[in-house]
Amino acid sequence: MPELPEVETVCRGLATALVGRSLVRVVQRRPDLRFPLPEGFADRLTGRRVLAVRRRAKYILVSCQDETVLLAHLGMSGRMVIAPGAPAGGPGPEPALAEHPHDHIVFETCAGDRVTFRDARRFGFMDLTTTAALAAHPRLVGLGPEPLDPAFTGPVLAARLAGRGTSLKAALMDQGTVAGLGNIYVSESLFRAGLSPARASRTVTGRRAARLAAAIRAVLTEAIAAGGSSLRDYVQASGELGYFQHRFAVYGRAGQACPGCDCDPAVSGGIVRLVQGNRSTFYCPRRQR
DNA sequence: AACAAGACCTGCATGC
DNA sequence: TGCATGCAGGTCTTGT
Repeated sequence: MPELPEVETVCRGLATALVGRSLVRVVQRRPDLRFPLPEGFADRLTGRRVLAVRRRAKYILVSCQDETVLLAHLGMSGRMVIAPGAPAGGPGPEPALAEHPHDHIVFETCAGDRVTFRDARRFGFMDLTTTAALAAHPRLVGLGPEPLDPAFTGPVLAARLAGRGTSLKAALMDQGTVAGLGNIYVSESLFRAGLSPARASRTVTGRRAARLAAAIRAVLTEAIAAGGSSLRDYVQASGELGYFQHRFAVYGRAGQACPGCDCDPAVSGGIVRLVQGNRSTFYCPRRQR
């Protein structure tokens, strides 16, 4: 599920539920996610007030009182299910702690709201650090620039792609090149920029790099807007993010007509799926060079 | 060193 | 219906 736009959307939802509230209860239902959780995970968060929720790359950073910072990654299938507390007028029946077999961590706030980390595949992970140590955290060191930062420009991107023999697709999937892109938005950005995923990274310079940087920014901004519009749904009972409401131009559309081509997909072949590094890439060979 | 492929884990859609 | 296969939004590790 989560690339940068989804993580951004999740962060906004979490901020609404958590910021200014204390975590009155934290329940850890298994010792590990993808990696072991740190010693005393629940105890180190319990009783602390949440000061801020923000995003870096695909990481969720929850800053708490006493310099404690929770760093969370959703992996492939991780979700944060937000369940509002009992309405004023008396507590209802105590809701089940875990509604789902893959509810691994539950955070309960002083307002009675619950945030449940649910992750079937368990590729997600969490760690605790401190405000002072955050910038040097091994998972954050080496991340590339934030693509929505005004400092992310064509020349900055070109510098990161320079001299590399790997494919443009693989280079963009590398979080050290640009932070936050994943399999879907790399395909979408390359389509928007008219660049082939198979082109060598080092060949993207000058105007091509500027076009790609602009395409990345535009695709991510639109996706966040789409996610943002479904934020209310997300906060509601199902806990599902309105992710698939976003329409993709090429991702998952092999054999279908390219939205930019007039040609008949039955004749031209339409959008092509190719496999790079064991991951699917979707592109239009006529519009993307 | 850079790069590609494999591993991690579960669920779901598809086809026999 | 049951079972095997392949695929899925990420990242770390291994092997060339």
